Amino acid sequence: MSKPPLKTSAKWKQDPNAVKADILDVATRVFTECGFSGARVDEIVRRTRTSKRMVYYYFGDKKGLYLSVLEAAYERLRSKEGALTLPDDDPTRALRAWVEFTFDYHRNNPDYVRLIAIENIHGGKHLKASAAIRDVNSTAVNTLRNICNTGVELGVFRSDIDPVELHWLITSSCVFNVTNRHSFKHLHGPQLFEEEGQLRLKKLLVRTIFAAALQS
Amino acid sequence: MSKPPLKTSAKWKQDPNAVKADILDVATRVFTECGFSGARVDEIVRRTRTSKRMVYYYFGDKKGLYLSVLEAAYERLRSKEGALTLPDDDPTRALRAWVEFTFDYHRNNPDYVRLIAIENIHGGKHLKASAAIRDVNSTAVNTLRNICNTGVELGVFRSDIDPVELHWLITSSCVFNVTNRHSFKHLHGPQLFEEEGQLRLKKLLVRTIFAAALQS
Amino acid sequence: MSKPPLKTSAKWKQDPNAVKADILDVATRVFTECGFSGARVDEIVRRTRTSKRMVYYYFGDKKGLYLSVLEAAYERLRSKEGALTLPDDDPTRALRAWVEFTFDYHRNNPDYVRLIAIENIHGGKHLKASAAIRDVNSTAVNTLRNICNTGVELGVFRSDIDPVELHWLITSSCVFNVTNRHSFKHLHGPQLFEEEGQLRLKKLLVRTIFAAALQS
Amino acid sequence: MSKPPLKTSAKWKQDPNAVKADILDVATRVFTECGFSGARVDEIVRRTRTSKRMVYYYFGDKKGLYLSVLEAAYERLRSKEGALTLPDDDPTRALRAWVEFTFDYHRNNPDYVRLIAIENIHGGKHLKASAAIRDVNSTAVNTLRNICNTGVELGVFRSDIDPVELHWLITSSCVFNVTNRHSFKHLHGPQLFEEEGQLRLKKLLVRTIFAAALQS
DNA sequence: AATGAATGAGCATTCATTCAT
DNA sequence: CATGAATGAATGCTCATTCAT
Repeated sequence: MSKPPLKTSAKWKQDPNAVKADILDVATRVFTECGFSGARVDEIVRRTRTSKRMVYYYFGDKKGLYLSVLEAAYERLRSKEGALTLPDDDPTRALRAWVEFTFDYHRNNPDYVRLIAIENIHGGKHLKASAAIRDVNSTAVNTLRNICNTGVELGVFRSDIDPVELHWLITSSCVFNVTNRHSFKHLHGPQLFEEEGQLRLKKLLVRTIFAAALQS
Repeated sequence: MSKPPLKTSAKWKQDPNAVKADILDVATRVFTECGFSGARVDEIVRRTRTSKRMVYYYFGDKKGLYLSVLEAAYERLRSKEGALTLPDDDPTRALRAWVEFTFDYHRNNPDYVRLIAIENIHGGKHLKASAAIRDVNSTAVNTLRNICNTGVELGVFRSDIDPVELHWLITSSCVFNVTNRHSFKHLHGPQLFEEEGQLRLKKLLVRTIFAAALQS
Repeated sequence: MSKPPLKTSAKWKQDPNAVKADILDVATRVFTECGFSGARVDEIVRRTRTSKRMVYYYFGDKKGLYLSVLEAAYERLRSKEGALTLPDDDPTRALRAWVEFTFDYHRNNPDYVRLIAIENIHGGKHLKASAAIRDVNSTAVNTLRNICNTGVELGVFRSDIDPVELHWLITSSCVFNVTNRHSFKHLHGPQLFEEEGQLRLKKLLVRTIFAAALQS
Repeated sequence: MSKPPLKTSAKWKQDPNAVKADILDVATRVFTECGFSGARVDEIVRRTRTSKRMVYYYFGDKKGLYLSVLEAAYERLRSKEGALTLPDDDPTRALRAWVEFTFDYHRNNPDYVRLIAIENIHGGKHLKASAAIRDVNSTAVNTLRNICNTGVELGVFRSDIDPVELHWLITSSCVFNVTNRHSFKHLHGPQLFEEEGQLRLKKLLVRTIFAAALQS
């Protein structure tokens, strides 16, 4: 019930950034576990090394905290996407790499996916409220657009392919693979979500996207 | 000591089924709009022609109500799936019909999709608690299995196709198309979710699934 | 959760007295287990072979039911006391018999004792409300008065003995022996409330009352 | 969107102990007046200088509050018993003093007695749940044991006297004198519970206990 | 920057009781 | 006599938030 005393001076050196990061980290977990309304500010604070006052000091209110959590998650993806280097001259290899990266990123960052799911349940209202997220132009679609352009130019991709639609197709499976894991497992067994199953699904997805994008 | 007599409304002519259906109907909307924790029993009751007491009379508690909502949604899908007749001898046409049905059903019944999304956010714990849902064997996978068997026999489908994986592939796009509508629109514009865009996506999905399942 | 169908015609033959007795019997147990406010009408009905409507039909309301339970308990004691025959000419033997009867009756009818305890917690307001109980003149004190008169006349009892005070002395131990059983056991062990311990306490009480009443 | 600022009363100068004591004090009265289930948290709060929220802040829930009330009552008795000094070398005087103290303490602290009565109606379950009360070793029985030992040694007490049984005998009258006041008055008149009557009962009890414990 | 104490509004739930058939 | 359906007024409890120090 009781927390260990705050060895503030020692551990945190009153470092605002560390405090904020701690709160954000915990809040991300709690929000993804319980949803926005289900998450309790007290619970978040309890798992934190800080006090409730700090949450309100740094993030204003619950909504603000949630928004920051959301923005941080977007930012992490954007940074990862930016760090990815794809071959300029081989659209087929580039597409495969992109699909695999997307699949893996979603799989390895379920928090991100669940946050977006929570956002969508609430009609995306926080999303709209976030200036930071509004200005994120989609690296994903831009990347796909480049790949498609080159692919069509080289004659290896279908000419009617649309990067946004392709993004929709790729992302849907990668997102569903995380969000609906529980219900899918419940109805059709856990095999597909174990290591081997996931590799097969990734392969299936690559093959499918190829079939959709490449000239037959 | 004495209390004022109870107001007799006689609105319902003592029709329990109508009362239950009314509650269930409203609750479905409220839960899908707000999530489980976000939904307020008071709000549900307010939109109902009944009193709060009746909610507890018929459904026990908020969780029980939510469970009934979930079960009813599953049941509606199952009934629609059961009513669908597909050609036995033409797996290609059957597959197209099935994909289109699945796409349309999800699109036209966003409540169902959102309920499953909410369920997944809460780890599917209500799902597991429901005896009714536990016993639902998947019509979808059975249907796909039949189609695949015939398709492979006739030599028009790839022989390595797995019905559960195919179901994963189909469903993921149909579900994502509803659940992530808000965030997708926010980042890539609304066009794909207007009538014309949706038709194109459906076509794209059919074409993609064909590419994945059929012999090339 | 569900009750077996009411085989009314068969089992109860729609016998009002049997229905009332059934309700009273169950209500006695529930009230003594939970107190007045703690007892739930629904719980009483559930344990009954009848419906809720019948409770209100026969007893008016919860208070009325409780009152009837209380009156029935008093009546049972009165009837037992009336059936007791004591020697007219041997006040010492009569007193011993009376103390032992009182001790045993309380011990064997904890429901009665607990109902009085509950009544006292609520300030005895139901007691005052009951015409039936108001008119019960105390058999106990009358009996003791007779015994004392004879005892004093015969010179075996102290002349300053008062029957009401003697009643207070006897009853206090007999009542406490039931009402405070739980807390006493909790602090001093269960031995005194097992068969042998109870016999020793009864003996102790008789000896003590004798010491108080008899000439030394 | 914005909420009105909180009204700052500053009534308590942030003194948690005063707040807790206030709540405990009022709760003791309400519980003894109405029993556990009959007591309303709202009613307790109403008589308090605090808000309902603070009751839950400090005591967790209604049961926790009740437990604290119970523990505080036990503690008060224990402290009074501890403060009592009895002659070491005169067991007769010591016994008289002890009986009179016990009689008076119960009479002057009906809340304590009623709380124990309420506890017993509920089967002593809170009692068992309280670590604090579990560890209270009975001062009463220890005191009586010392008195008895000396008395037997000096040859003024019966050698077969048992301190726990003696405690049972003494306490039963002292407790009954408070708990069953209402029902006793209702049947046998109020005289015994007025000042003079109480003094006579106390005398009677002392005389009776002497008769039970002393050599005849 | 940091913390325990305090708050008001609201939330899920329960209860004795009565109606309609 | 009998029963399931219905009701209004509470009742215990929780939540995000702010104050005092």
